[in-house]
Amino acid sequence: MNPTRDERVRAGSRQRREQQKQDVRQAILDAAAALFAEHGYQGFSLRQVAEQIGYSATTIYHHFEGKDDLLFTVADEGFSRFGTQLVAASDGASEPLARLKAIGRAYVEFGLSYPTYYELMFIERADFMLGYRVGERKPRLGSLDIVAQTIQEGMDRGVIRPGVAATYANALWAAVHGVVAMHIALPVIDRAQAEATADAVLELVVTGLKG
Amino acid sequence: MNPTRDERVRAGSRQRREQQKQDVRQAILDAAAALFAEHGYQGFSLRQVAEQIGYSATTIYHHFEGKDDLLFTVADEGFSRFGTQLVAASDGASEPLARLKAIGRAYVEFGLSYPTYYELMFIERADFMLGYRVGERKPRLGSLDIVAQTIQEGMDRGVIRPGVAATYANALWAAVHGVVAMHIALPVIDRAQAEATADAVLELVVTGLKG
DNA sequence: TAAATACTGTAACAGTGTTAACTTAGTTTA
DNA sequence: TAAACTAAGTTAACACTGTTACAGTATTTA
Repeated sequence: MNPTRDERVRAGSRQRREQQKQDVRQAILDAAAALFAEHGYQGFSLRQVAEQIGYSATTIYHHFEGKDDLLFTVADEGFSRFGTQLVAASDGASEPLARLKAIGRAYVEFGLSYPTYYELMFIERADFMLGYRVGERKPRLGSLDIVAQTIQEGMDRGVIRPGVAATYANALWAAVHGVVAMHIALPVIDRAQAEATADAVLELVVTGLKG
Repeated sequence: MNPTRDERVRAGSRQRREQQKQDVRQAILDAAAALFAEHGYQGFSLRQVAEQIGYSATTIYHHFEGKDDLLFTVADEGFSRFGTQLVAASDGASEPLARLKAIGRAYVEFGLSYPTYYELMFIERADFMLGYRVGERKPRLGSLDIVAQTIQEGMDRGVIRPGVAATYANALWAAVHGVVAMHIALPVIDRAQAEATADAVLELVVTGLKG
């Protein structure tokens, strides 16, 4: 049975309304990302977001469960970009040690380029890495598994000293995270200095991995 | 001229009042440190401190300039303990590479033992490292200079590869900071795992420093 | 004794996240 | 077509936060 004219009108109307809702949701997200980048985690508030887009604060609660949900959605966008950049860097190098260095550099590059995203994703709300709802446990960091895999591969090939691949992966992660975290927390450590530190720590760790 | 009886009484009274004032100040500090350790940076509030010691919130402002001043004073106590532990570890080893490892271990040990202090001093309010008043610049981390000095010493002796000592020092700092920061931000990474990661990253960096 | 000083409390302001209750518009159903 | 329902928005309010202005009270000083 073909749809009647009434049905078509109603379908179109419903679709239009749904679109409007998505538009508002997207406006909230855009404003949130912009304001977050401007004011950082501490200075971010829902009322500012509402004001920015010309709605009352409570409207946000019709599109998100609350502040955490909104922030998590913003962070998820960051995790997506993050993963893309890391995978691209990984694909650019085939030899294990070179690949580890490339991933490490991409990691730091992301942190220095999007410091507020990094602050949200890995410092203030590192719990978001494990997902929003407490039981979720859907890992948002599959990109970091590449590190452990690459290290294991290097061990199998004999170019990386024997050991626990996961522990070495955590060590590498901690090293690059430390560089970015210090740069974000201490304005004294500017980008050039952070990059020099990153190069040094990557060189040292990778050299150490050789044995 | 000997003090009259009146003068002696007044002097005693003044001293007693001064003592009482210091007592209140100390009570504020103790309560602040305890509540901070319990609730962390985000959940810490002046009104809780006031309630804890049975004073109104405004009283705190007669003993400290505000929340920042109070937090900084708490942090300063942390910096003091931190410096003591690091110096002790440094004195326990004479050979440069062994000393670097000992300092690194002591650094992580401090972070894992006093996570809320660490959170305040190096994560949430890393600006306190440079002092409270903006122009101050009195470095609160002379203990970290030991690292650069030790590395320079190792280079002079030829047991550490040539390079910029300060950059290598920052790299080592970033590595241990990263371990502690991840442990504090991610409850998933428990103490044992953090210690294993710290051992690994120190081993790798120190091996890398050999050349 | 009178004036000055120091410490404390109450009340208030501006801001936060969040919830309840209400309006208004559009959709669905009887 | 009329009634019921749903969705998105509003305003008002609650319980917090850091901070400041002002008043009171006790003690010290002149």
